[in-house]
Amino acid sequence: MKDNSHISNLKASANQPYHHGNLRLALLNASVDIIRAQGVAGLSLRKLADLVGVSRTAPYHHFKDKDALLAAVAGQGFEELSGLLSQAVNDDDAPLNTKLEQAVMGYLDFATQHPTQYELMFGQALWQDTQHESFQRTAKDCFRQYVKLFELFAQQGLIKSQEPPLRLAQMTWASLHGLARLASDGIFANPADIHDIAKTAVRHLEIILQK
Amino acid sequence: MKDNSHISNLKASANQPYHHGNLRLALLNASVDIIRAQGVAGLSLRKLADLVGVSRTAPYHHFKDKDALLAAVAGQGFEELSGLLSQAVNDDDAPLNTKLEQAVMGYLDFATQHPTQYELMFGQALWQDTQHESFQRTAKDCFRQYVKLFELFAQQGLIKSQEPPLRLAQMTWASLHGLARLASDGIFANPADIHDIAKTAVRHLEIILQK
DNA sequence: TGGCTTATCTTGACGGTGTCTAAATTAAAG
DNA sequence: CTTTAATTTAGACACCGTCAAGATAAGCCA
Repeated sequence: MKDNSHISNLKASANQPYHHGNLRLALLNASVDIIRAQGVAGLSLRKLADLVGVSRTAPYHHFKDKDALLAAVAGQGFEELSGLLSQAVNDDDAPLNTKLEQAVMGYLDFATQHPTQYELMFGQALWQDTQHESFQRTAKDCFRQYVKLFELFAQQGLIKSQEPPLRLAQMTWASLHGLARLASDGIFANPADIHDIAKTAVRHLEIILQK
Repeated sequence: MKDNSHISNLKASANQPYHHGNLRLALLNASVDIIRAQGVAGLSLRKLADLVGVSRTAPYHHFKDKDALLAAVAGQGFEELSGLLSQAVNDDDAPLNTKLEQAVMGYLDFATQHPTQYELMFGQALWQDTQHESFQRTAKDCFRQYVKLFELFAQQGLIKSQEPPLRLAQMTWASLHGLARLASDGIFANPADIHDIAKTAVRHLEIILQK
């Protein structure tokens, strides 16, 4: 995600064709860039349209609402996060313990590298509103990647705890999410502390699994 | 918090004195009510001023910014939460285990009963900005109430773990916060599940302490 | 090819927002 | 009673999201 070239490029020439070509994607990409750089508050549809080189109301033919655009940005985030998780889970050479640690650390990295997008992804605005059903689906697909890990543990008989794998996944994801938020919201400011807390949390989790 | 009488009362008579009396407090109370009922997005300074029966720009003599007002609302939340926690911690008749459980459940209750305020209290907007130093202080005082619990455990020799009490408090608070957010943001929707997850999390914590 | 339909984009406008400046009003202090 | 400081007000500015009508281009069927 270091490539923000589409921001500056699209504004370049004044005589663009009437039809943009792939306006929806261009809007989405630019929105992701803006939100990561300046937060949700820094995104206005008018500035966005201007940046992409299109009129103020053009975006409304691709996104019903500002909220719909935000949901798309959040969805992009969940897809990226899903990729990170499945990469860790499907790393066939690694033992389960390191799969878990890789998933946890990858998750935390994403949250701390893109804090404003992470806040959007889990904010009330998109979860209370029943409008954004498709976004909620991709979010749940992301969570399923995480659950898969615990099912693998169970299959290999590595869980002695009575709790069903789903419950364990829910519990530990809540912990992970809490740490991610405290870190990305700037409440736990020290990165070394965060790393340390995560490591001991994983260690404690392994104790719980055996108990 | 069932008493929102100040909302409707203050608008009543048209011929109010030029000086309001305690405008700052009235603005704060009304803001808390609005945010709890409609979320941060539902609060506009103009509607707020109208509601309290005062001109559009009057609030600016009591709060530098809209952000400053939001910080005050968040601060009020932390004070209320502090009260809940210290009430649980200082319940002298209760054994430590039930103190912990009371604190955890009180915390979750607050988050689920006032989700929009909870979101404000922990949002990036107020934590990234160095402006709101006093708000961050009251937040940290709140956290200290929670740390106190683990220090009590340590004093009574009930912690066999190597981890220092502060670290344990940080870890478990992260977990608690994560669960609270998933619940209050509407991601974990089922209240029975949440209650259950919290209980098993506390049980697991007690295992960790002994280990 | 020509004409119809549909998708896409634009211009103009409306009501709402945060907040700045300058003036007015009142309470408090000397 | 006079001066001063604290409050409150009115007016204005630049933004914002989004609605309604119209202009433009592309796709499709004849």
